[in-house]
Amino acid sequence: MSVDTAEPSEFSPRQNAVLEQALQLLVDGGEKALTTSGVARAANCSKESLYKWFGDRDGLLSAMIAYQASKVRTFERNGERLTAASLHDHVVIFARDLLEVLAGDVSLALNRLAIGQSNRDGSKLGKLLLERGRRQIDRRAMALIDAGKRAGLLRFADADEAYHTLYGLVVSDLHVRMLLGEPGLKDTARQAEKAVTAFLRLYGTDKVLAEMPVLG
Amino acid sequence: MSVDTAEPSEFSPRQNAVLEQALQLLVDGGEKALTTSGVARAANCSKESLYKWFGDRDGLLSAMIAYQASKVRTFERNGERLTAASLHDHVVIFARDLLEVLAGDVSLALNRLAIGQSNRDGSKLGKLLLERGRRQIDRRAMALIDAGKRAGLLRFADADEAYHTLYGLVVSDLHVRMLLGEPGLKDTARQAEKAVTAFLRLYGTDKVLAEMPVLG
DNA sequence: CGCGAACCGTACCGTACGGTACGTATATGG
DNA sequence: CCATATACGTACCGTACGGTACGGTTCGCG
Repeated sequence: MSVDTAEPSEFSPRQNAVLEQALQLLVDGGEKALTTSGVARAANCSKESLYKWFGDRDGLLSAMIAYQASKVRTFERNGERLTAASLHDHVVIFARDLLEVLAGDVSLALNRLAIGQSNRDGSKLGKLLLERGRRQIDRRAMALIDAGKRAGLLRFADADEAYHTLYGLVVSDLHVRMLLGEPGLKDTARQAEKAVTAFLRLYGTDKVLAEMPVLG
Repeated sequence: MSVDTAEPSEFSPRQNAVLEQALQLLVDGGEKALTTSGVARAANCSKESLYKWFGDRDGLLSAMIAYQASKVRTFERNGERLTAASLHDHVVIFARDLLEVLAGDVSLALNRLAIGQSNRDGSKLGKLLLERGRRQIDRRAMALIDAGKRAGLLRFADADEAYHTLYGLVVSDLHVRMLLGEPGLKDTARQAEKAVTAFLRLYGTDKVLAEMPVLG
């Protein structure tokens, strides 16, 4: 189980403000622009404070990831009675949110940063990003999928596998393409709709399939 | 003197050997290890030659991508009469090959490199990687999908969309996870099989569906 | 043989980064 | 009013990188 779960105000307000400036700097200029001097200048703090608070540069990067993850909160919609139509809508909303998160400036910048550091020996940034950043959205999706199954609308043996399929259908290679800097990938709405249709065709029970168009 | 489109023996054998050493260096130590001095030392050449051949560091990186792409050759299997079983097998082989390529040391290292440089202004590396590295595998997949349609085994309106779906089903988030350095993602065979089953369930005609197990 | 081109090895330069040290200012508490 | 802690700004240090210059060596060719 996760030992690192305690995340109530991991940093002081002042430190959060500094991390915010650091993120802004990273988004604007990439990793090359994220120098300790630059962060100190942008945040009006001293380098000495940076090293006192975060240890070293890697500590600063980890803190940035933790801080950004702490800002993301996904609200669980519970207790609602699911129908075929509402399940479809909820999954579409999830798909759109997922693509929107992945396409966000800060998300892309942090993923690029972690990927760039990932062949460095034991950088832990990638692990941190996956654990902190993905946990929320994974939980939300799994809850939705489980609810669909309990409502007799979805049918699968392995929920993880079903979620993996949904993720692949929704994201495909869009994430990597965005990470590589390919422009003009903002038509996410249609992509999400198509993906959800395919997902429901694969995992929906007759109750769901009956309400879907016969052919794509 | 060649503009960057003509790719018959883009570099001399000596230059190819240097690029090979540079790739090895990148795979072993990441971008940080890929210094001009390091490449010169590993390849037993002079820095002056590096700058004469490739212009500057970015030119060297671009040349590495072009060189690696020139090594990948996908042989097209043509003229074969497709059946439901052989289509399934061919798609499975494609899926496995795709995952194997994406999981390759050099592929991961180059993708990490290009992604790390992609928020730098106009780095072109990402574009280059997508155009050079993906074109071959895209063509192979599209040919296979088209052949399946012509044989009355697949049914779709938009071949690009069908391919995108296949790609997403096969790769899901595996590529990004590998790029982030997550270990133990080598169980590609089962993943490929499941993905192809889902793909054929979505796009297969009755001829194909008749030969598939009733439920997953 | 002689000549020029290509190339290797090394030394060199300017710059910029990560990290440390120091002097000063502000605030809090007795 | 003083003492202590915290933090700001700046200056500083060692290192390492990208890029250039130069002398020596090999190789192809007339």
